[in-house]
Amino acid sequence: MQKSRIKTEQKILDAVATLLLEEGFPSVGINAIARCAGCDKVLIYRYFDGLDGLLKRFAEKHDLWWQVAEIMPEVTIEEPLDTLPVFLDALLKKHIKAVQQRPLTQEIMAWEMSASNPLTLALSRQRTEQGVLLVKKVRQHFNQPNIDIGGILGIFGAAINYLIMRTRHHPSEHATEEWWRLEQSISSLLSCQSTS
Amino acid sequence: MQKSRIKTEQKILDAVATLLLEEGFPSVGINAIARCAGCDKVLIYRYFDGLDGLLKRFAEKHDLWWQVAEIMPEVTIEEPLDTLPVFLDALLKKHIKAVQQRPLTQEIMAWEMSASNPLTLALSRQRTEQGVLLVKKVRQHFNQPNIDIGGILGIFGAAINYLIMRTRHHPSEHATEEWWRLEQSISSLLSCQSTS
DNA sequence: CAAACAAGTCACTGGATAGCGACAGGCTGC
DNA sequence: GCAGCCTGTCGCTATCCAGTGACTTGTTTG
Repeated sequence: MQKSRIKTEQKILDAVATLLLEEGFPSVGINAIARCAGCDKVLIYRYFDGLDGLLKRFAEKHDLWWQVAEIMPEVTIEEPLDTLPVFLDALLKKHIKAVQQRPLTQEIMAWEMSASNPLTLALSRQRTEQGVLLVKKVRQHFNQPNIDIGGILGIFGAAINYLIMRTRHHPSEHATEEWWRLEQSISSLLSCQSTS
Repeated sequence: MQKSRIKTEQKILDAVATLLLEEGFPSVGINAIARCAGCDKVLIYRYFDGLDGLLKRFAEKHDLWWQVAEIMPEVTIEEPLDTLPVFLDALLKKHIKAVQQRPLTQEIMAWEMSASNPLTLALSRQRTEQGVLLVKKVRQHFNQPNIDIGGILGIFGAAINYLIMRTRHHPSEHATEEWWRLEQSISSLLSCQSTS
């Protein structure tokens, strides 16, 4: 029988992740978390001041969204720069991978569709912050003020997020084929954005 | 005190819509529906064979998705045909309006992100059916087999659905401005799809 | 009118939830 | 050693939920 607040807190935080991934956000409640963590629920109130506080702490411990460096291709002085469409295309493919690699984020995005809580707010904040940073970075390399880079990335990002979320619960047999088609369409739509 | 099965069934069906719109799908349960309809919940079991049957009947009574005719521009023999990008642009703007006019559909799409039930399945089916029909119709007017019309409409449709759903719970002050920006970006991205 | 059926009400079970108070164990400093 | 604090457990309340059976009221039909 351990008596360590730190370990117990960790078990509770881990339980939140486990429940989100295995049962989905509707199952994330005080009782289920305590049961999954193997401790008494009163500790959640004592250590985290309830579910909202727990979710806040949980959000701080996870990188729910990509950082710019994660999806931004290297830009060296020697190498010739890609064209803007090719560059954005690469960004979006990194975005797909980044979101696909974060099942927790997918679940929280789904939660976001039906409620607002410290977790969804944290994700929303991180996403817009990194989005703004990303656009700024891209603009440093491409001087094309007539193209709404933020708008373009926003649209494709939204489409990608939607499709990723929806395929979780409504899987298709042709999944890989459809992702390939998605990437093709993105490339095709982007391909003529250079000349503005 | 009325004793009319038809009226009671209608009150129950109306209660589902009311609850979906005012409380969101997490509140849609047997007890809440009965309370909202002002009748006993046992009638839901008797008349609809439970919640699933009720949702199925509910889905049949509502046009959850647009029909092709609703968003397809008129094509007359005399008028010169638009270019494909202009045509798709018009389609997508109709799509935005059609979804914005269906708050019920928005709520069910949000539900779709976290669960699967007769309502979400009905919506999903209608959407893909009409999508296939739409693409077929468009192809009747534009002979451009190199362009993946379904893929393009799918991407922008996904983005639109996502943004509509998200702005319900995370409203922005610059909403109208952002919708204008979205439509601009769509037009810009489409504008060069004619020459393939 | 009376029997039969449909419509609707009530009360209950069993299980889940959030939240709180009282208590027992171990650890630490005095 | 002892007092006090912290960790953790237990039990309780009150509420909500889905689902069922027994009951009453109303309508309709013979």
